[in-house]
Amino acid sequence: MKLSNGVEWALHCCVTLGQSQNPVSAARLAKLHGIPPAYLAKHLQALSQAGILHSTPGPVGGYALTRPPARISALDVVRAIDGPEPTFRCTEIRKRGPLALPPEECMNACAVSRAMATADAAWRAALEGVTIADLTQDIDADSSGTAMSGVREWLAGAG
Amino acid sequence: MKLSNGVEWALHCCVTLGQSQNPVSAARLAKLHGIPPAYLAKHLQALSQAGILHSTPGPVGGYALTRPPARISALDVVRAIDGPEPTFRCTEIRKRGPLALPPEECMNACAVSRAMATADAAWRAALEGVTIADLTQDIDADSSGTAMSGVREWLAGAG
DNA sequence: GTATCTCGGATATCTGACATCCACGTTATA
DNA sequence: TATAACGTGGATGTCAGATATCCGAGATAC
Ligand code: SF4
Ligand code: SF4
Repeated sequence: MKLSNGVEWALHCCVTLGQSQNPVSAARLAKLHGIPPAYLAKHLQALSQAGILHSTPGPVGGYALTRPPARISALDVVRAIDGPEPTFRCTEIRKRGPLALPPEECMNACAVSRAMATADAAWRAALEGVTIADLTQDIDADSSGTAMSGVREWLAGAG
Repeated sequence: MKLSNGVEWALHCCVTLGQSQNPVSAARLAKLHGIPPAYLAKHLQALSQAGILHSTPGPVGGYALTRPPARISALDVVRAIDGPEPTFRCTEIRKRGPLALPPEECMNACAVSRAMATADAAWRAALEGVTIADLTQDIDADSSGTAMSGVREWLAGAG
């Protein structure tokens, strides 16, 4: 029951990309965050396939957001990195053992699955209500308005 | 981001134990559900240490609930089996890289951690609102009132 | 046209979950 | 008291998935 730590990197990369008008390469994003470049590339590919990022090859290529940050929710990023599978997957043990139910009584999800699905929906709803723009604003406020300007400055410089 | 499947077994065992006045041994619980006995014993021990089950050694021993089913929430079981750790754990990458923040700005949790913690709280709240008694009632209703009577009959018999 | 920079998928390693077993202490029964 | 049944805790093996890395295909600037 642990979330892939790649989610944290992906969220930070989305916030960073929201501050840049030009594409940023995976290598520079990795250097900015101090994380292994080869592994970050893997996650950026997942974001690209999910339609959150747009990749441009070539010497001045890199990644850029496809939508404004206010249109990207944290749930989009989590789903792209961690996969769309629900946290709880029923093993159907009600069909096993001496009291196995007949298949005609297993058509719909059982009570346990329903309860877990409800909790999962609540989790996703909370994540869907937070956008990259919200995170950007909060991070900037936490740093008294210096974080994002620092990022923009670093992106403009050589790195 | 996947929940241990032992949670499913533990929930079913709690529902089953709610139907019995006498302790039930781990071997019989495993046979009833058709799952590996040696592994189920491990999870039952976790439930026992969490204070959800009370174990009685000896020839007629076994496990029994310490509280009425209405007083045991699904969250209690999940926490006992899967651990109390939150789903998201910050790697503190804001302290790494060329734009590392000074430690005095990292005293409180960042925006990303707060958003994840909020979603996690929503998930736990949904799970806390469901009790073993609720699950028992729903499962019985799904089977048109035959499931729990079948369980009681099987527990009374030889197995 | 070519050199270079980038993404993309394929590959290797490593952790933690899954599953099992056994020796031990405890308890009810004969 | 002797015995059988049961939970407890640790040690062990196995395996899927996360972690981490590499090199080739393709596009762009010069
Ligand atoms: S009760 Fe639900 S979770 Fe349990 S085995 Fe049946 S379908 Fe799966
Ligand atoms: S912004 Fe939050 S999640 Fe990201 S590195 Fe900082 S403390 Fe961790």
